[in-house]
Amino acid sequence: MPPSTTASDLLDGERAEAVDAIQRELTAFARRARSLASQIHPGLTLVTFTILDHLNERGGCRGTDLAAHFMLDKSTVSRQVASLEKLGLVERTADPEDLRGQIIRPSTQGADLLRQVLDQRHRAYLQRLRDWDKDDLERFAAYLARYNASA
Amino acid sequence: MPPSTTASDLLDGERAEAVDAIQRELTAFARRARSLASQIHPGLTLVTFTILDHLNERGGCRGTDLAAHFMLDKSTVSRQVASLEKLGLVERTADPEDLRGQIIRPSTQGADLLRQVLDQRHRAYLQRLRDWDKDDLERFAAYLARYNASA
DNA sequence: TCTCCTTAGTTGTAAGATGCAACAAAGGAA
DNA sequence: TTCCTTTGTTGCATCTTACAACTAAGGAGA
Repeated sequence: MPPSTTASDLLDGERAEAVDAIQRELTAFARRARSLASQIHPGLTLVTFTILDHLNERGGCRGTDLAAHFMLDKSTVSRQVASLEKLGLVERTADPEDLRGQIIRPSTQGADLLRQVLDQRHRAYLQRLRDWDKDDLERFAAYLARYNASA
Repeated sequence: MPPSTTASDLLDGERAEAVDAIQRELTAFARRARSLASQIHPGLTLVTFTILDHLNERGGCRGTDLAAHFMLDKSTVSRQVASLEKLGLVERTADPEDLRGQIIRPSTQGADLLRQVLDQRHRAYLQRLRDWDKDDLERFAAYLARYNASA
């Protein structure tokens, strides 16, 4: 009975072992990222930080857009945005093109805080990767990009 | 003013670009993993699945051990384990060496369910990586292991 | 042995996140 | 104008979690 894939796919133990190792390492990474997610910044939860980051990247958007992007109920977004507004981290302005909606943007303070958190995170990456030489960094980045593209 | 690190650390734009790319791709991976975490299995949340997996790997342990490992309050663990028990996925037996404690283990049904979920996840990895050749898989695994070791 | 402290686990209570349903306000089409 | 859709808020219920108080059991020392 001929295999439906090449012999090297099914029979190469080293290949299967490498896939296992990748799965194991990515699982460990995801687990660590999850456990660190709660310590982003005092006053910011994972959700509010992620919303603030998305608002910053998009240059402001409406609550409905946030709900769609994060697959959250609009009521949840409404309350989280209200919380961010209460903290002075976002500002709302009526959408001039549709008075039902509101454009939500990071405030100056919110943008500053976000920049601070992102800088801190970036410095952590630079620190972790400080011993890697350029070629390894580029190859690792290329592998990650290839992996993400297939997922 | 001489730099405190080598010139290639600070001045190599390609190197900085590669670190940025790694950070970007790992962030994207963590975000996707987080959003997929809620759809593990009907009836299993991320927390209960993770507990079941840990019980399986450890071959059973006490609630206090779970609380310490996941940095959760013992009351939270108590309720989650009660929930798993109600679903018939774990069993509790008194610890013969310390009658205060209980050894929690996956039930036959719990072990089957866990195996099913892990198999499904493993097949997904095999599928995603089916076009990679052996050398790339091994190098990627090595890079991930090196990265995780430094984090 | 008795007393006191520690440890394992459960339960009461409160806070926060979330989804669904109901609602108001505004847009848009017939 | 009338009816349906879209955007957002609020009431309500549920789930997760932490803290505190409690029970039961182990262990050390007088």
